[in-house]
Amino acid sequence: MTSTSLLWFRRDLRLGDHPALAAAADHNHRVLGVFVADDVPLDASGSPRRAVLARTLAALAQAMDGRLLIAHGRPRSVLPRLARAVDADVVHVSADYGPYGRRRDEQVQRALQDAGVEWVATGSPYAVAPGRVRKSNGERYAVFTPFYRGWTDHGWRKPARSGSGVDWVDPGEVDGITAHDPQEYARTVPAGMSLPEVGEQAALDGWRTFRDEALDDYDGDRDRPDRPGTSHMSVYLKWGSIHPRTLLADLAGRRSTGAASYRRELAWREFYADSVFHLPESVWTSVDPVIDRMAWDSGQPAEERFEAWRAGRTGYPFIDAGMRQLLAEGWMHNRLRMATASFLIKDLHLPWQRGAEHFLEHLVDGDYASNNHGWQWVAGSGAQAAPFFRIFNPLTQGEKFDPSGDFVRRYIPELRDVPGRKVHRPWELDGGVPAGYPEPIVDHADERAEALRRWQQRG
DNA sequence: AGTCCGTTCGA
DNA sequence: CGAACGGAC
Repeated sequence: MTSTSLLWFRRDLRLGDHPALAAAADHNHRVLGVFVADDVPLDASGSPRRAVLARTLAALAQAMDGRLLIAHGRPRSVLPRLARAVDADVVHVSADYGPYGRRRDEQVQRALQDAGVEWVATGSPYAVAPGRVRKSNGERYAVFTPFYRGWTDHGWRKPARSGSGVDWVDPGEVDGITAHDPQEYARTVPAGMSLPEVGEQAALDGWRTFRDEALDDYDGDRDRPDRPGTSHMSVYLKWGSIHPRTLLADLAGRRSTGAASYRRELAWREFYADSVFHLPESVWTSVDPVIDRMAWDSGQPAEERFEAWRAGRTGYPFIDAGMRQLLAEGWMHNRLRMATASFLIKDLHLPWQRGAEHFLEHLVDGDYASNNHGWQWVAGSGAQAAPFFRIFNPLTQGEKFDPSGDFVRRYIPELRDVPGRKVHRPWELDGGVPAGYPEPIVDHADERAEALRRWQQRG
């Protein structure tokens, strides 16, 4: 009997002649796909992001009846050789533009055509391919608003008919797939985690629900993590389950402010991808190096604060709820992404890359361009970022955007019995901070002043 | 896509 | 005396 395999490799392995391929054949394993992970940290286990990617790709591989080679983030010159090694005649490559080379799609396509291999690309699709929107003199747009104008003027094709590509299958049907990576990373999900459904149908269902029930209120509700005000399309856009042109076409006939705001958010995603296309190094290095001249914390106490931040144990309920949402769902509301990022950078004085790395590790929608440039926006090191001195107050943010405290109580069981907005200030409760929940690890007013001091004294 | 502080304005 | 506003960081 033939069983199926989804093989996982580290990027430093030579795949073409890897013994796992031969072993799979020896054991009558049909190779569904080969996934080469190098756009996520490799040492973390139980990453929900990789789990969602794995399910998405497994569903795709299943739909392609095993004729599929999935090589994500791999140097493209080896793809034809890989395709022959696993007897695949269709190759799936991610179409996003990471730091591994611009214009690679064209090179890949040519190489695969030469090898007689059919090529399909899904993953991180854009209405306008990164690099295409240019000023009249051919230079890139470095500022969002002019980019937005140029992007709109550029225009884009109509979306492909839904279902015209790959028919996605229920991920439940591919449960028999086993991972051969010794660490089984990406296949293991922490118990109790709830991950989004994968595939095109789930994306379309989610979109229609958002469009019909929340889009008109998007302007007002998008900043409210206690309400279902956002689309949750990021994971489907990231992994190519839905195309932004599908969403844009649906928005085109709508005049509401919500529709306009949402279109603008899609444009931000394309702007950041365009930025990475032109400046691949900006994924991990500050666009404006002024931030690098500041003093940042390191050493044991700093590592302990970093760990408290990651675990959602800073003592600031709004921050902790966001960080725990990330751990529980592999997703965090955008308002919390900004607030928790500000806290790491400006209250804990740690470099933005530390936080970006943690987010990429856990976010099911984790994307180099959007995530890392989002971090640079908060840090004040982006091309068009918020100024460094724009510092979020973790308490004010909570009381303003989660006024009833419902969001905090949803993610912090220690505070579940504290009613109303008082939940944002557990240290002021009669009887003190509830058992099991930490005191604030830093004083925000002190650390805000400290951050501004370091900003003033930068070299 | 922020916060803080000092000042002014109106109840 | 609190809301509103402007400038500074």
